Amino acid sequence: MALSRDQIVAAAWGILQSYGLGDLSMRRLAKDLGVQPGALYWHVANKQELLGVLAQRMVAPLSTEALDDAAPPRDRAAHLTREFRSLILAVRDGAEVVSVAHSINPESLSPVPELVALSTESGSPQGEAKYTALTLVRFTLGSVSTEQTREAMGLDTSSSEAEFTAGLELLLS
Amino acid sequence: MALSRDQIVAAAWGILQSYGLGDLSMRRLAKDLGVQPGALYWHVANKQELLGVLAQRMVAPLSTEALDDAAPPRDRAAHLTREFRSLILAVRDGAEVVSVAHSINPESLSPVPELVALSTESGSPQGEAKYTALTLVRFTLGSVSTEQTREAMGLDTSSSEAEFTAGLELLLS
DNA sequence: ACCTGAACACCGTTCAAGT
DNA sequence: ACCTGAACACCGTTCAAGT
Repeated sequence: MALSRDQIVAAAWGILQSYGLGDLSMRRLAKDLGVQPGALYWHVANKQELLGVLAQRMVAPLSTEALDDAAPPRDRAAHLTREFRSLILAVRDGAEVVSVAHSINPESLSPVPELVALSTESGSPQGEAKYTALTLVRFTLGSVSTEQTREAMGLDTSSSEAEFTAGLELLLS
Repeated sequence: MALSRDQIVAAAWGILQSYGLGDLSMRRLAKDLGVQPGALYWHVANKQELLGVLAQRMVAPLSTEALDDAAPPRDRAAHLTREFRSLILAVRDGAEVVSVAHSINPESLSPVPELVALSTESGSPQGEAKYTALTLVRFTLGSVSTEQTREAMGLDTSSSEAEFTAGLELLLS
């Protein structure tokens, strides 16, 4: 049967998970799918578009996350940010991939809209809520980027979680 | 005369400044210096080492920055972080280059040690000072990364400065 | 000591031509 | 409509051999 966009995305996801961004080339992807490299470009505009889809897939679980909870908004914001960290941390080079997607679409990529809603709910004025959300996301991306870079180099990452927790506390106090 | 390490670093710096990380290849570097690509590897272990040197050069002005000032520590920390942002913002893809260097050496790359000193001076306990410094640096790297990614794509960056200032305020309040 | 020549094992993307 | 074949213009790194 014919190659499909979904098939390409699934194969790309698999390579990213198992081998990282360095191994996710269009040529490697084509080889895994048993087609010529050029065939991919019938279904996908370019590599960047493909990475954008992978980024969206990574944060997808967040949009349905605990938005109708009973806990205080501050705690729900903390929880959502922790969940965001977990999701990108679970994928090799996840921070790098999501970072580009966030840069292209800062306001609409999860968990920014959800965090804006929570900050507004807890009494922040319009503008401040947006800034708080962006700061939380950019700090988290910076933290995970460091952690995954160190992981890939075989360096110690035992203090990463404590550093993240401290930063989160600082930002939500 | 013979090729030198300094000559290589200077040429690499020039390419990074003018054309960005995408154009900074070992082959392009060799062509600009009028040598074969392999010649570079007599003076430099690999590309990563070279990028590390460039990162250090970017933040070098910070180590002598306003450490004996009369202003309150909080203001000096804010000023130092702003200066850090300016330095990496001034170099194409500066955030990406410095991010790796920070990940390899989080505690010793400027402005982390200076920020730790300032936080301690203003009354923070040992551990907290380190966390504050790391959070400031990682947020800044995340912010500039977004800004430079958008710049490279021709997207609007007019809100970047306000977003950075708001985050800084949030972290140092 | 320092560099060339040449290779190895790769990249992303395009596009005429085939089916 | 969808894919192949083949090319274009590149990568980082190694290493025998030359000077």
